[in-house]
Amino acid sequence: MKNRLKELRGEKGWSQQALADHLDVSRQTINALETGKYDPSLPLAFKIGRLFGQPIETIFDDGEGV
Amino acid sequence: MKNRLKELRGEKGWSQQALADHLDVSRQTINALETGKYDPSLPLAFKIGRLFGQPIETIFDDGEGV
DNA sequence: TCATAACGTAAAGCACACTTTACAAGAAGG
DNA sequence: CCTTCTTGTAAAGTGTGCTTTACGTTATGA
Repeated sequence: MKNRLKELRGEKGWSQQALADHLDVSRQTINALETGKYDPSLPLAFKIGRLFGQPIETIFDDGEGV
Repeated sequence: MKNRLKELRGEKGWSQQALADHLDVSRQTINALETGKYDPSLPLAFKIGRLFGQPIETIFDDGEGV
């Protein structure tokens, strides 16, 4: 699943650690999400959507775009 | 995390097994989601949103409604 | 040159997401 | 009564999501 985390983080001028702090997760989790190692849990996806003020669907893309 | 799965399934007149078939998961997974045993993965949440034609946020509610 | 910040990555460990098989019980109809 | 459908639940097994600790690299600046 692709995502725009790195891009959105860049717009805020935040480091991975800063974003991790805002989301209450570890820096390694942010890095793993940005580098596509795995997808976030649904609760974490909700937090991310709220933090950036966007629907989950505009941040994450699972490719089934028919 | 609360969800409206049972309600939406009811509108379609589907059994848990029928919904499971539409989503390519086991009936037990549907039952676990409806009875709140755990939350779906993000990819499954995307599938559910597409199946019912709604954003993930209108089907699932993680309570941080501030 | 030395220190610090930022990023990528790895390993070990715990909890969760999902599977298959299986059993019990209520509803509905023959 | 008997069967069938539907739902709830359990146990064991596999893979994922996230953690902590830790190391190597690159860039920056005093």
